[in-house]
Amino acid sequence: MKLNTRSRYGLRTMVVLAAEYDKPILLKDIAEHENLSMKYLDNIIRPLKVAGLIRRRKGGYILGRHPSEINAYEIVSLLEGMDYPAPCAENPQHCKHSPQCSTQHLWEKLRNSYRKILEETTLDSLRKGNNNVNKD
Amino acid sequence: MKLNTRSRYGLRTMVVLAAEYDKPILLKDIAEHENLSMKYLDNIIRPLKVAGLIRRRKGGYILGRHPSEINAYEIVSLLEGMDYPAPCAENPQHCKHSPQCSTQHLWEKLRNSYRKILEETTLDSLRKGNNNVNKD
DNA sequence: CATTGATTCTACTAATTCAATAGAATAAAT
DNA sequence: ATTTATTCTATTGAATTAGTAGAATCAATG
Repeated sequence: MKLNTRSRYGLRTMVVLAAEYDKPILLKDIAEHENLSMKYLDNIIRPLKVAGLIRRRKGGYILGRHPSEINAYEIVSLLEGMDYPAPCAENPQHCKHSPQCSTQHLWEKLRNSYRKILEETTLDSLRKGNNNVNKD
Repeated sequence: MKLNTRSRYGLRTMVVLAAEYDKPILLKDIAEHENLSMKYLDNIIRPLKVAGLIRRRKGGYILGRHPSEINAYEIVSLLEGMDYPAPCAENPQHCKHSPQCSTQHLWEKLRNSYRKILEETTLDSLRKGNNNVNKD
């Protein structure tokens, strides 16, 4: 059930932007803050930009919406390859075993809870739960 | 959040064994039933055997315990490489970013719910939820 | 406007993980 | 004793993920 590093960095990046909502932040500064190369950060944030979750302003970036209006699921689902436990949970037709195999219901349950938790988590709540976002 | 195919086949295999508890079933038959090679099945079930979840009898295999006493988490955790959303959720020391980064709590929540759902799911409940395990 | 520094884009490459098989050795049942 | 299924150690092949290269573009500032 591991999430890929893109999701993890992507989420953290969004929290950085949420920390100072409306103040444009340079990618360069985020890269430095998160210890990753500009190149890598670039390809992490591109989907976020295309989806409008972030946008450019004054040479830097700001969130596309208020931190309380952006949830973790939006971010993770853009960055994660497959966000279903099994191919047949995404597309039931895919299941070669049977019209409704014994485990399919379980995959749906896992998927729903995963999605619900991420949806309930806003950037705002992440930021507040954090005890050192303002360290610098 | 995709589970690997080993987990998925492993779980299905266990359901097959649960379907006729106490009646030894040949690996060969399971392999055929699930459409996988003996070789591959072999390396899927080995950890299950080592852990005592299944055992040999009369040339075939039976469950090590009653189907109501074996849950999906036991199986999946043996077959899945990493069952935490992020390395730092498994080992907080691993986190280079900060003693307690903003997302760590979220990983824990995901992990707990994932684990809880799997633990609550017994082979028995999987078998009952299934509407065609007795098709052959 | 020219220069500078940051960002964007299209490709690639490297690394890791995952899926599946090979083949010889062993065991179990007739 | 032979046959058939299983076990083991080790590989190979495939796919996915992580991360980089380098040229093109943009946007601010002097």
